[in-house]
Amino acid sequence: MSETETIGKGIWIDKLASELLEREKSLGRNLDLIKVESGLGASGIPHIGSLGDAVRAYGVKLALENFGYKSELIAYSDDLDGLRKIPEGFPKSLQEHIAKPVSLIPDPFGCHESYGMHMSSILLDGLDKVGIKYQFRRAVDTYKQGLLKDQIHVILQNSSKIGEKISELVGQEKFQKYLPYFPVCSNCSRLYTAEATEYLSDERKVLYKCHDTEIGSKIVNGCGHNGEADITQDLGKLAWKVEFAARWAAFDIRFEAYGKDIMDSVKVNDWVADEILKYPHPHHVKYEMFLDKGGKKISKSLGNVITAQKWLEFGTPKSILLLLYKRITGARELGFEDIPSLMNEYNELENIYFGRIKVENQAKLTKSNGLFEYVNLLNPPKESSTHVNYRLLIELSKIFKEDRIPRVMKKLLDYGVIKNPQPEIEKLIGLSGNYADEFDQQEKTEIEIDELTKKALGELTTALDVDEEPEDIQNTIYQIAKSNGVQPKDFFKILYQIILGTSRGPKIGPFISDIGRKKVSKTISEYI
RNA sequence: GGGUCUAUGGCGCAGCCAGGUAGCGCACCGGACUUUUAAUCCGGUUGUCGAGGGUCCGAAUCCCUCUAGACCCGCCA
Repeated sequence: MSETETIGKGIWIDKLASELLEREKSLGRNLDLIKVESGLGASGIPHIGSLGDAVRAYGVKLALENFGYKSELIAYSDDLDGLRKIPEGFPKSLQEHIAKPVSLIPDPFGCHESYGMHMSSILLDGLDKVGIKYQFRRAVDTYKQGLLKDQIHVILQNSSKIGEKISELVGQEKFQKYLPYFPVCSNCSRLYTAEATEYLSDERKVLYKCHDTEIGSKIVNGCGHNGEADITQDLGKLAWKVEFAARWAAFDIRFEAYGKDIMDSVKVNDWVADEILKYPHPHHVKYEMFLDKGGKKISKSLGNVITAQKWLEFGTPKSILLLLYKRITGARELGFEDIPSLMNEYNELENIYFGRIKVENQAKLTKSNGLFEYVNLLNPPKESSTHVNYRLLIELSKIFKEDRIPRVMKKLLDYGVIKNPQPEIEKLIGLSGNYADEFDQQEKTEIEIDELTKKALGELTTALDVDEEPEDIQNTIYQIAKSNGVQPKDFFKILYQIILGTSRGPKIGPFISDIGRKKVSKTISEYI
């Protein structure tokens, strides 16, 4: 007997947005424009988790708009971060740039102005492809333009208080000794090696010394330079433990999601925003990391990274949005093998939305429809599209490797799955074909064929080379097996192994004529 | 040391965040169709929802305790 009213479209995003609004109202803040933020890493290959941060923030923006407020998503690239590790597959020549801000490192592929922009662009391209709109901001511009200068000033003035609090909240001691500001050494362009020791409040300058430091397990050499950095314009950045807070205050951010890996940083930043900058921290939601199927964190160095671009070779943008919007809680093991079920799940949502599948439970119906609307970015289609089970498409794609699209299409028509060929379906066949080619490769097994079977296969090739009605092939195969004393069951199995590399498959007569009798005959003769 | 998540038929998972008949895929069994296999279609079996307690008319779902596993933080971002 749930008497609670449906909030918005009835899914977690609406609940989150309404909590946010409640909080803002009790804080009495201006609600003319509610900004939500997503931080984009610019040092590693952006995987689907990074995309998720922005996609979900965009969901909150949509919910706020649906509630009648104006909202905007800021995608902020952390491109002043230093390069710490060379990602898998990137040239070793990057070694000399370790510890430099990624926006000062040349793009090793030469297609963007810097390494950082190369990485950011991959993510932005992913966002564009799934239809997410955003305002792009970069750390490098933010600091150059001095947009954070007031917040930096206040933070540095309170650095000892902050240092103590960080130690208390998360047990990290270093900021009791050093300022939470990393200058970029004006001599060698390195970050982290330049340790900030003193803040000259009146001049707004930080004094630093560039010396050897440890990143990961490796020593990075400093150049020994003693310098000073002007916080209003020189390159340098706040440490993460305080940087979010400065940005939230400067950009007036009201919402930001975060992964559990930066939980501690968010805790500290919330305190800094509230107590030091006197800017009530934004509303948050925490999400779990995506793990690979072995339960390991998806890491670029292990090569198990799932990017939006790779996903889109096999699945539609909607399959990504469904993955990210269906829920936010829970640890999730993710792999490309999840694509087929997400593709089918979307079809199911659409069928429910258009009333083709009846759902009795009203709450579940509301939720399902809400999810469908969010997956369509609150702009759902007016009418249902033609659905084809994605797994069926994969099966058919496995069978037809040449002239795939027309042949699979013909089969779908034969099966009565679709009534007429459609460009939409062609696209789906393209995707499922990529999937089949990439993941469903049958390893070539050694097939043991005895003499009797070889003789039978020989007869079969002869039979296939003559013109014949396709309907007879099934029978011919059966007869050949029998007359040679081969068990039909085993004979069929051998044929499947030769033609498909599996021990089972579709009905073989029509199948052989689909592929082409001469072609099959040729394939078989290679095994005799 | 601190923190988070997960535990549901044989296997893989959804449902939990807004309590109201325990579901899906695979597997398995039966039937239909096909002169065999397979595919397809129809039907069916499979569960003390990790353990214990609490709230409630009612708990897989909310609260507390425990157990096991995974992950994150305690470099840096």
